[in-house]
Amino acid sequence: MPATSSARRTDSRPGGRSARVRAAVHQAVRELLTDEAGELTIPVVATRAGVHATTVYRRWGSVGELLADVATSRFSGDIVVPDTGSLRGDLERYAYDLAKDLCDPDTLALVRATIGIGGEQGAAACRGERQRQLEAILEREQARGTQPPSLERTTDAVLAPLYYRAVFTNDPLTPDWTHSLVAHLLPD
Amino acid sequence: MPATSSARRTDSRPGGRSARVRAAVHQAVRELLTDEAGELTIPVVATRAGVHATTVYRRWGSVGELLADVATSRFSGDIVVPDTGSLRGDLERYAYDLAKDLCDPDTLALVRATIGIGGEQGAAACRGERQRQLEAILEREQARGTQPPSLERTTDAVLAPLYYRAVFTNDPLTPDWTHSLVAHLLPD
DNA sequence: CATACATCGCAGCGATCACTGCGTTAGCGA
DNA sequence: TCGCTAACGCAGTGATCGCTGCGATGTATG
Repeated sequence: MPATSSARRTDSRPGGRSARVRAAVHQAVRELLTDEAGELTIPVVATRAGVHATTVYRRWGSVGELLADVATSRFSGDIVVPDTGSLRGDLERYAYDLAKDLCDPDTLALVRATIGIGGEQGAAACRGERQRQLEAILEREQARGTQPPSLERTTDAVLAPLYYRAVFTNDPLTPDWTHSLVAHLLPD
Repeated sequence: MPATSSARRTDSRPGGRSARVRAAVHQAVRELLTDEAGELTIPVVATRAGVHATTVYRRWGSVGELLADVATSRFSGDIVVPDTGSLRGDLERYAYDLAKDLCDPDTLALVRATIGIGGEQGAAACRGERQRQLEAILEREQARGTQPPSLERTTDAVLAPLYYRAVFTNDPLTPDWTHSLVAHLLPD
């Protein structure tokens, strides 16, 4: 059989068997997290994903590692670093995007569960690329010739309130509020 | 003295049998949380506490409710609202105390686990009285005749960074850093 | 086309979990 | 002091979990 237009189904590429199983398991985890009633155990996840629990046990080992994997793939590369031309514009856009992301109950449940089970490592997976994205924004401002606030200060003023309000409270993350965070960081 | 026949709480005083069991179970939960290896399940907690699992099942029902109870009693009334005479002094003292509290690995593990399992309700238990204490500090300043920052603003500037850094990062909560949080909130 | 390898499904195993009647004990009120 | 009631200990049950050989299936390579 000529392999011309025939689909190249390598297992490690999107569409392969292993990738399909991984995607199904990830989606099952996210669904069970939103349900809140589900116990989020390996057999339950496997059944929901349509695969056998054996597969999940062998590929991930424990619920903690599975959650960390889901969180990592969830919080990696889905927020593009904005470039609006000014630091204020970049931060406002960044804060707005992050707020919209954290508002999703699905995402929020994933963050909480990952922190609770994964501990230190899970928390790191939840921060994901946020810190690096913030750093990139500040470095870009520095390249423009202006001295931006430090990464620590920006984290305290923007990132921390967003995560705190989302994870610990019920208050909505409104655009006005995210705007005010940047306004307090950058007076003028 | 109310003459209610059914509302007689025989065992609610400190030192009673019920109180001893409660204290033992709470301590077992905290110990197992620090171990991190423990599975934090009802039978394990009960064995560690020296009581029977039946008792734990009947009094708390689930690990989530048990954790919420531990968190509530842990985060209630152990930080006295300071009164240094000035808003700045009050906030600095408050931030320092809270940072010292959140630095404890035991407390941190409790916060993470409670959030992860208890969800919205667990998160509320972890905030505990912090928000009200902050509100009390601000109200006292208002009684002094000065207009303090809003509760929302103070939460974003002080409370949120403290919780975020403790829960999501490995960075230490140094006194200098907590001091800088208040300094940024209250310029002059 | 044939071989080699990785991944998955299947059945089943000890262990533990969540939960439930029933008898016993501890502590308050009279 | 004595009775009453809530709380606890005990033993046991069905269900589920975590995990492990073994065979089947699909995927890449020569």
